[in-house]
Amino acid sequence: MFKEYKSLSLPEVDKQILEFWEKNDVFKRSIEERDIDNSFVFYEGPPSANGKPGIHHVMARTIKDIFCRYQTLTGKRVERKGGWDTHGLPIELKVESELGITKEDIGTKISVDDYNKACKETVMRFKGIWDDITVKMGYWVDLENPYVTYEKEYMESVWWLLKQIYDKGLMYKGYTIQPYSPAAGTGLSSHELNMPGAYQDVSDTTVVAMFKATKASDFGWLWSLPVTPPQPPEGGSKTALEDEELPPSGGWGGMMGSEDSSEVHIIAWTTTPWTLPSNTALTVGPKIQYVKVRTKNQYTGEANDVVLAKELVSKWFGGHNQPVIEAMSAPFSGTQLAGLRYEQLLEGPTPTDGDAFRIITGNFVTTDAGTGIVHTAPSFGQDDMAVGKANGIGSLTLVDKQGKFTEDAGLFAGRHVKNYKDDPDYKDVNVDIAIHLKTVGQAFNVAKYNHSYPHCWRTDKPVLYYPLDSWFIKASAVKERMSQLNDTINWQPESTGTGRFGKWLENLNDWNLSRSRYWGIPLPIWRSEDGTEEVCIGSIAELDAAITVANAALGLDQSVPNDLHRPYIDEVVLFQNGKKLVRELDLIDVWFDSGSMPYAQWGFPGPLAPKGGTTEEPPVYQTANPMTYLQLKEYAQKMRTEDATPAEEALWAELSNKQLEGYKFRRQHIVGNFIVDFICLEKRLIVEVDGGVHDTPEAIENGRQRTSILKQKGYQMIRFRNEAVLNDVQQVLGAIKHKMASCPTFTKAMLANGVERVSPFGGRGAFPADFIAEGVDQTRGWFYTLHAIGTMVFDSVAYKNVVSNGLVLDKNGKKMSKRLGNAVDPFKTIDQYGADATRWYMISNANPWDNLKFNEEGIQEVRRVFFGTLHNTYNFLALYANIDGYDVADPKNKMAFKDYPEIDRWILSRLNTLTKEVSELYAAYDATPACRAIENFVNAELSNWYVRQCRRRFWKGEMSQDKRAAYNTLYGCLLQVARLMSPVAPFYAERLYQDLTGAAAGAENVKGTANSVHLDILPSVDESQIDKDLETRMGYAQRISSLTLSLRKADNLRVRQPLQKILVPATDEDFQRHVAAVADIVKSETNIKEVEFLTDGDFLKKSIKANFRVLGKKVGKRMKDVAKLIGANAEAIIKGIETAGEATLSLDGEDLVLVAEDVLIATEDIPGWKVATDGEITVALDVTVTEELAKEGLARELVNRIQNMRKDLGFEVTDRIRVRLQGSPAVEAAATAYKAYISAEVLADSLVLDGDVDGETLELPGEETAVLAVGKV
RNA sequence: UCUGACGUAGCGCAGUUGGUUAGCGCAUCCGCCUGAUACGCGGAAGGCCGGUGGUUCGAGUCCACCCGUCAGGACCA
Repeated sequence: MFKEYKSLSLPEVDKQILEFWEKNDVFKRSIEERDIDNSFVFYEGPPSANGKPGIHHVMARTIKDIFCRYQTLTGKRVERKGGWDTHGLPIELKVESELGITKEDIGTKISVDDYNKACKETVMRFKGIWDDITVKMGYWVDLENPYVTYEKEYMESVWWLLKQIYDKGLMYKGYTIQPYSPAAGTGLSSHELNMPGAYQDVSDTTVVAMFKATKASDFGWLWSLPVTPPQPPEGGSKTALEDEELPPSGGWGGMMGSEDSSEVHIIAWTTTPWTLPSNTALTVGPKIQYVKVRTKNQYTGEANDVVLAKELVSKWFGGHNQPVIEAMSAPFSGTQLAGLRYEQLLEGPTPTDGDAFRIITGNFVTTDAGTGIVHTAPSFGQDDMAVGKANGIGSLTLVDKQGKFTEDAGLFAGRHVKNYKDDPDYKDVNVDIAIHLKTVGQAFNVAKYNHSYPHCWRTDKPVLYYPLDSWFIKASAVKERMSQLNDTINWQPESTGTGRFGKWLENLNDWNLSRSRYWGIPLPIWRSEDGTEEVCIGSIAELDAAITVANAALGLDQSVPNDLHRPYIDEVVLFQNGKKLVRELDLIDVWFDSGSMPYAQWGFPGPLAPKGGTTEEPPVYQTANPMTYLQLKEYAQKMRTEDATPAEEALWAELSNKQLEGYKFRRQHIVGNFIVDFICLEKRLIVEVDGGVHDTPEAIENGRQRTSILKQKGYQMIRFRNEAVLNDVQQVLGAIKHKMASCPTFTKAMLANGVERVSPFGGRGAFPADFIAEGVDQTRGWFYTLHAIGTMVFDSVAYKNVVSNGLVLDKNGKKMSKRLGNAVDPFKTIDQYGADATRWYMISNANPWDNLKFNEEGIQEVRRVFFGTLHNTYNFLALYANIDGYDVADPKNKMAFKDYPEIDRWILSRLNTLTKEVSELYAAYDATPACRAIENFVNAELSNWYVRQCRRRFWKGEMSQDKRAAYNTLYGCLLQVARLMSPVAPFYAERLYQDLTGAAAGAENVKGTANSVHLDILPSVDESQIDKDLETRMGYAQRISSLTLSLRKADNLRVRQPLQKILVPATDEDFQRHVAAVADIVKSETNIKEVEFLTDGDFLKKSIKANFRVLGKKVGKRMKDVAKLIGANAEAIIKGIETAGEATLSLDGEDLVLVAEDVLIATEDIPGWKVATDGEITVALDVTVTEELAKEGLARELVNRIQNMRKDLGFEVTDRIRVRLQGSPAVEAAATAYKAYISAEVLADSLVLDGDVDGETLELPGEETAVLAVGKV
C-alpha cells in the first residue's frame, strides 16, 4: 500500500526523516558503502563557532551539501570532516568586552593562561547551536570527529607547514606600517578598522609646507628656469607656454628673459603636520608635469619661487586668501626633479639608515589632491615606507608608542600629537607646528580640512600609522606560480577566479603573518637577542630535541609544554651556536590556521614529521636492503606457511582479503630489516601479535628497539597478546580500526613508486580537494590561504573546483544586521517552512553567486508551487494505485517500452532529457538551472500535462495494460524526481522515495532501490527513450490547445460546451503528421470533436518574411533591402518556393535565389474564421453551437452539477447513486438523449425525469434551469 | 580611487555563437470549484531590456563612456 496524505507539512517531514537518518546511520552508510578508490574530496571550511549561525550560513552550506550529495548519488565516496576555526581576534575582542578588560590588562590584571582559557571556552559556546542548525538544515558533515584549530595536533601541523615555508627561504622579519592606537597601546587589525563607526569625519589642521631646495650643479637649471607672467588669453584660452615640451635647461632665453630664482621651495601638503619632523623625502610622480611659480609668501610677504604640479596651480593660486602668480615656468616632468636635495624642514635628528632629504619618484602620486608632491615620512605611512625603502632614504620615528614626540624631536619634544590623554588643557601640536612654519616662512598655506579618518573603536581616538615589527611570508615571490595554478582551477562563477582572485594574485603583497595577540598559534621561531641566531621549529619532536640541547647547554630543566599556546610556549628557551634563543612573541595570523586545514585536519604529517629538527626530506617508504632481502623473504615465507601461531591464523582470518574496511593487510611482511606480523601499507600500520616468547627481558628490549626504528621510519605500531586475539578477536579488530582512523593514508601510487614523497593525504587521495565552497568574502581569505599554502608547500592547487556564493540580503536588498533587526533567524525559518523549502528557494531563486534578496514569500511560493504540486502528484498516484492494488514489483506490470502509449513515452522521454540535463548541471556545479528544470518538469509537464491528460486512465475501469502503463510511468517519473531533487531537498526526496519504495514501512525494498534515496545510485540516462520528435509533437499539442482555449475564451465559450471542430493550416507534411498524432490529446483537452487540416494553399492567406538568421549570413549588408524586396514580392516568392522550391529575386542587377530555408512562411489568416496564431501555428475555431452540441453541453453541465452534489453530500468516489431531475424542456431533452452518458459519468443506477422533484434548484447556461435530487443507492 | 558582480513587467528571475514578435514564476485583472489538488485550472493585461554613444544590414546580447545598487581592495599624503 502506498501511504496517502491529507496535507503536506514539510517541517514534519524533516523531523521524521532526521529520525530515520539517525536511526539507520544513513550519512555514514552513504560514505562507507562507496568504494574508497572512487572518492570525491571535499573540504569543509571551518566556521567560527563564536557567534550564532545566520541564514547566510544555511545558504553556503546548502551549496556544499548539494554537490557532495550529488557526487554521492553518482556513486562517489564523499568524506566530509567538519571543523572549527577557534582562534583569532574576534574571539579575543569578545572575551575582552565580556571580562571588561583591554589588551593592556592581559598579563597584568588577568593571566595569559586564564585569558586563553576564557577564549577557549567562549569560542565553543555556540557549538551546540551550530550542530543543531547543521542537523536541522540537513547538512551532512561529520560532526563527531571534527578538526579543531586549537588542538595540539592541528597546531603541530601548522608549525610543520610554516617550517616548510621557512626552509624555502620564504619568510622574513621586517617592519611594516600598521594602524596603531596610542591610547589603547595596541596595533589595530583591518578588521577593527572596518568596524562601523571607525571612520569618523574630522576637521584637521593641514599645512602646505615649503621645503627649501639646495642648489646643486645638476639642478642649476631649476633656479635659472625662466618664468613668464601669465598672459591674458588671446585668440584662444591657452598661454604661450602651455603644451610646450621642456628643453632641460637654458632653452628659454630667447623667448623671454627673467631673473633666476634666489630660493626654490618645493611645496607639499599634509593633513598630519605632526609627521613633518619625521619627513625624510618628497615624492613626485615621474610622469606628472611640474612648474616653478613665482609668487609672494602670503604670511611673510617675501618673494617666493615654489614648485608644484602644473595641474594643481589653479588650486593654490589666485583664489580667495591665496597668493597671486607673478610668473610661471614651462612645465617639466617629475623625473627631472629626482635627486634634488632640500634642507630638513624642522630642526632635529637626521636618519642614520639612509640618504635622506631628497626628491624621489613614486607611482602612487596623483594630482587629485595636495600639490602633486607628497611629503614622505616612511614611519607613518604605508606608501611612504614602500617608496622610502625602494629609494633608501631612511626614516625618522620621532613619535613614541604613547603618541607623543620623542625627547629628541626638537621644538615639540614630549608633546602628544593628538589629545590621547583626554587632557582638558591639550593644545593641538599640529596648530603649533603650523604657526611655527608660518613664522619662519616655511608655510605656504595653512587651512582646516574635513575628511574621514580612522579611529580606534575602543578609545575613540584617532589612529596613527606606526612602524611595527612583523614576520612576513614572501608570497610575492611565488605569485606567478600561484597565478599559473589558479588558471587550472574551475571557479564558479568564473569571474571571481579570473577577476577578483586572479587580479589580486597579480598584485600580491607579502603576507603579514604576525599578530601581537594571545589566543592563537604561536609563531614557532626562536631568536637570539641580537638576531643573529634563529631557529624555526616544525614539530613537537623537533622542539623536544631542541629543548634537550638547550637544557644541557643552559643547565635548565625544561620540557615540551602540554599546551602549545601562550604563555607556556613563551617560557621555552632554546640554544644555538652559543646563544640563548627566545621565542618571537607574535602569533600566527588565523588565516594561516584555516589555510592549513587540508593537512592539519589529519594532523599531517603527524608521527611522520622529520625528527630532530633537520630540514631533510620527509621519510620515504623504504624496502630492505637487497643484501638481506632474499634471506628475509625466505624466512618470511616459512613463517607464513609453517610457523604461524593459532593467534596469527585467527587474526589473519579476519584481516585477509581486505575484510577490514577494505584495507589490504599483508602478513609476515618485510620492512627494512625486520619481518612484521601484519601490516597495512596504506596506513603504515603494523600489527604485532605477541606470545609468551616475547616476554624475556632480552626480547622486550629487542622489541623496543625494533619498534623505535620502525616508528622512525614512519610506521605506527599496535600490539596484541595472543590471548586477546584468541578470546575476543572482535575487540582486537575494533582497536585496530580505531588506530587506523588516526593514521594518515598513503596512496597506491605512492606505495607503488616506493620512494614517493609523503603527501598530505588524510583519506585516500584527499588532496587536493575536488570541491570547496564558501562566500565571496573568502576570496582573499580562505580561498587565498588554501591556495598560497598549497602552492608554497606542495606546488599544487589545494582545490580543483570552487563555488563562491554571494551575500544574503534582506528582501529590500539591505545587508542583514542585528542592529537593523532585519536578520533572518534560520531556526525560525526552517521550523516554519522546512529545510527543503528554504534550501530550494535559496538555490532556485537566483544563482548563488548573485546576492540573494531573501524573502519569506519566496519560500512560501516554493512550498506551494513546487512541493505542493509534487506532493499532490504523489497523492494522486497513491490514491488510485491503492484502489487498484497496483504493485510495482508485480511481474505482470513489466512491459516493453514500445508498448507504452504515446503520452507515456513522451513523459518518459522528457524524464530522460531532464535526467541528462540535471546531471550535467550538477556536475558543472550549477545548481540553479538544475532546480528550475526539475521544477518545470514537475509542474508544467508531469502534473499539469501528463497527469491531467491521463486522469481518466487511472480511474476508469479495471486493471488493464493501459492502466499498468500509466502507473508504471507515473511511478517511474516520481521515483526519478525523488533522486534528482535529493541533493537540494534531501528530506522530502527521502520521504517521496520511501513512500514509493516502501522502505519506511519496513517492507521489502522494491528491486533496484536502496532504502534511502541517499544510498541509491542515479540510474544513467536511457538515450533510447529520448524521442525529440515526440517532444516536438507534444509541444504542438500544447500550443494548439492553448490557442484553442484562448479562442474559446474570446467568444465566451466554456470548455464544457463541446464544439465541432478546429482548423489547422498545415501545408507542411511533417507538421501535419505530427499534429495528427496528437489530435486526440488536443480534442480531449479542448472539448472539440474534430481537428481538420487545411492544405489548400490558395485558400489560405499566407505571409512571408525573411529568415534573418540564415539569410543574413548569405547577403550581409544587403539584408535590409532583401527583406524589403521579399515583402514587396511576397506572393510570387511564396508561390515559387511552394511549387518550384525556389524563387529568384533581382537585386541591383544581380539575381538572388531564395530557397525554403531562407524565408519563413506562415499562415496568418483563414478568411471567414476567427483565428489565433502562435509563431508558425495557426488555429481557427468553429464557434457554431448546433442544437445537438448545445444538448451535449447541457448534459455535461448536468454531470458537473451532479458531481458537485455528490461531493457536497460527502459520498465516496465509488458510491452508486440515484438521480431525479426536473428541468426546462431543453434540459430534459438533453438528459433524455444523454442518459447513458450521464449515468455512467456520475455512477448513477437510475436517472429519472420527474415532474415534482424536491431538490436543489440550479441555473444552467442559456437561461436553462434544473431541479436535481441525488441519493445513495 | 581601483577591481568585480548586478541593473530586463509591481516583485523575484531566464534570455544560447548578435537575427525578426524579449520569456518564466509570483502578484494583478477576467473567467473557471472538470472525480489529486482553490496550496488548483484557463485566459488577459503589463517592458524606451539603467542611460548615452559606437560597431553592425541587424544589439537585451559586442565595445566605450556615464548613472545606480552591492561587495571587496587600496588610500586618505
